[in-house]
Amino acid sequence: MRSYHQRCALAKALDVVGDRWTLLIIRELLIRDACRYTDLLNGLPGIATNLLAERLKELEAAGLITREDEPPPIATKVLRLTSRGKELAPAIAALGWWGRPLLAEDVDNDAFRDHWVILPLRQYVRDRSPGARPITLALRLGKEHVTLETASDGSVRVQPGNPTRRDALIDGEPGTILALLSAKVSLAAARAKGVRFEGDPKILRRFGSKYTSGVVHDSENVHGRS
Amino acid sequence: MRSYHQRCALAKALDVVGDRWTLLIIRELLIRDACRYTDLLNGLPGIATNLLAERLKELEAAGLITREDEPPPIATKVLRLTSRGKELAPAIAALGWWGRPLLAEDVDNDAFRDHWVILPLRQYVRDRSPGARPITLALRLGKEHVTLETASDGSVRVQPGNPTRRDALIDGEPGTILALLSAKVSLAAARAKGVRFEGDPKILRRFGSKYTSGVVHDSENVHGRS
DNA sequence: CGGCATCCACAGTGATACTG
DNA sequence: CAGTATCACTGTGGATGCCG
Repeated sequence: MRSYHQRCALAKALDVVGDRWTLLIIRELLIRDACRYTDLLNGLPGIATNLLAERLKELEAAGLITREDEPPPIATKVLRLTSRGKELAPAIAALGWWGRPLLAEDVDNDAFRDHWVILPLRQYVRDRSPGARPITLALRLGKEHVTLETASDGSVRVQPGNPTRRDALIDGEPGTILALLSAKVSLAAARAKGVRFEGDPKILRRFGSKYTSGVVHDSENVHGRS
Repeated sequence: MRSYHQRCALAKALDVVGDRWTLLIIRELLIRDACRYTDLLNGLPGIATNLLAERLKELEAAGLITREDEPPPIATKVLRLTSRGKELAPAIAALGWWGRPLLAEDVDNDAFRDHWVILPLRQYVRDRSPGARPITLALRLGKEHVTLETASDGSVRVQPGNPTRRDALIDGEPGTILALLSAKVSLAAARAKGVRFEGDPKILRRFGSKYTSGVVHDSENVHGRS
């Protein structure tokens, strides 16, 4: 991208990440941490492959990503965000938060990838009993496996992949799982929308949204075991 | 801009504000609140006038800005952010914060407008004695006049324009004033860099950065009256 | 297959000139 | 003052080709 040539922090940031596709590439890398070129192509429906190659070069030159050969088991180069790249997380979170009301538009024509839900999960879901025993939750969204772990400070780690040990399993559509874990919807309602739940439903009481009171679990838990 | 057609809040946000120049236009409107077309042209060095016209149409259609005729004294149409548009402030702040380390680059070739400093002022400067008597500070940056008012909650209102009543006046270069008000630099050091200060230097103790301890005022205040 | 490079039609951009 | 018109140029998206 051409520089704006303005002595302004916002303009300087946009000089680096203001190009088309750039922030979406960062989004993918924030979700996955380690990525192959093809993973990015899959996660960015609509991007032209030459454009992805070009952007990756620019991002590497700007110090936001690294591409490294991995030890023998892995044949391909792996792309990662540098710490400087990861520092974009708050900005991406803020933009995504602003964009939430727009999600209703164009629902049917839009492409969707199950792992995209990891970003809002990280952002909204909190542990409502930080002191209690740590919990590991396995999510299954289509073919995507996601691990959710409570930390001691009330935050919740959300990463792609399957956990070795789990306290419960939720299987269903991304939107419904997000609603369930941010306590916008009861387990009964989620089940009505096709969610499968394995484990003790009480575990769900641990989770709520950072932004709403989220009392649905408690009042409707009686229906949970149906 | 072409839509990304992805069911993702970030992609949806970028569908609206991801175009070149768009976020910088929002920046200008966040700083000034009410703007004429020409004010924007002046505040966005490098933009082509047809591009600005086109972006403004898009932003109006997206519900981020309004353009209205004003009552008789004002002959021209005035552009304002809608509440939805103002909600971009946190995202712009986050991006600007990320971009700060890049400000060192290209210092001499970059265009600069004095009022741009209002955004970082709003973001970093805080009132360290929220309980104390409210303070109004007048800033003069080149030809730009800025008013700074402490609120009761420790925040500081920063707006363009000259206050009717003021407790003190600071006149100097934007960067130096920003450093002074975020307590990165003592009054003596600021004066050495050409800052003119009228009023009781003790007032400066009220101000510090949200992100650093900022103890410069206290330890060096003895030199302030030189 | 993963990771690009090349080519091309076209949409977006920037500089300037012009208009009500 | 607030744009529109024009036009050369650059960036983008899609297809396809190449190479280990």
